[in-house]
Amino acid sequence: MPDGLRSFRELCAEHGIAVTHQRQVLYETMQSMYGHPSPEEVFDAVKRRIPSISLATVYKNIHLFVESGVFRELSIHHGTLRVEMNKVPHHHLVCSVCKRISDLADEELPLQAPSMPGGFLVERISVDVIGICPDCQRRPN
Amino acid sequence: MPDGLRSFRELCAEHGIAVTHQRQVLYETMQSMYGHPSPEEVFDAVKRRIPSISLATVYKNIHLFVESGVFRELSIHHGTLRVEMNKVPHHHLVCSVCKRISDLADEELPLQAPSMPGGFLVERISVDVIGICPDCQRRPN
DNA sequence: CTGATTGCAAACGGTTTGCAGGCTT
DNA sequence: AAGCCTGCAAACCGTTTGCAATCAG
Repeated sequence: MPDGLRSFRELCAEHGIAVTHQRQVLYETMQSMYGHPSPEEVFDAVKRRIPSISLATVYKNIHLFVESGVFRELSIHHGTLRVEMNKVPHHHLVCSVCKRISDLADEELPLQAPSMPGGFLVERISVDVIGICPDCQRRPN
Repeated sequence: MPDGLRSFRELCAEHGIAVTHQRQVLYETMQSMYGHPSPEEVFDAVKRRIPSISLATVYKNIHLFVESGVFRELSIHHGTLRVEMNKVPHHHLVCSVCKRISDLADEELPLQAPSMPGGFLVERISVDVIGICPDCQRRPN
């Protein structure tokens, strides 16, 4: 039995999900990609090994990986356009349950300007404190 | 001439955009809303003052406000689902031109755990360094 | 008066869902 | 054998676009 399969089996067992061929190839492909590719980019990459795979399967399995704890979702407030109307520099409190975003004064969370690697030109630094807001804690589930 | 109109005229003049009734009501409504409402929420609020306004107008004007510098866009990497595959704690470098996301080691940007206001239960802190990546600096436009 | 803006309806693009057949356990 | 998983196509939903009528400068 090849190494890759053995460890993928273990991973699936740990997270309580079934082992399928597309699942394994999807997992390996995602692990091998640089950065944080979009579902379409993942789909294109996986198609090179499984030409018949469908985009729906890619989505279903990415969600399964997130729900079962294999991966974690980035960018909680993805989905709709949000705009900054507050001119004063500040950070954000993002509720992972209701997705509401509120402001947090800058002084509450000091941060030092960093020197970036490889010539990345910094415009601004955005800090999101992700958690559960008082309302959602009170109204559980 | 009412106060609100005078200052909105000035704001539009500063940013080089025309003054329209829907524009002003939209601006005032957005300013008065708590947090960072979605376009749909803004639409519903504006409809109370201009029942005939269309959602397309809300979108067009929110974009105009962003382009002309009245407001600023939040959440650069909104649009498609992105997943975290890296188990090691780290931050993100987000290119505002090509939207690519890469990882930045934790130690490059030290951060202290804050005490949050009003019983917000913190799960994690997400830091995005937003700017322009070397590739996009090289390939201007 | 000229060009920008509005409201409508249709188009779009990313994502989700329902379903019949096939695979995992 | 039972149920989960796959691929397909259609549905969805937030957003954008084309257009004719109207408004601002």
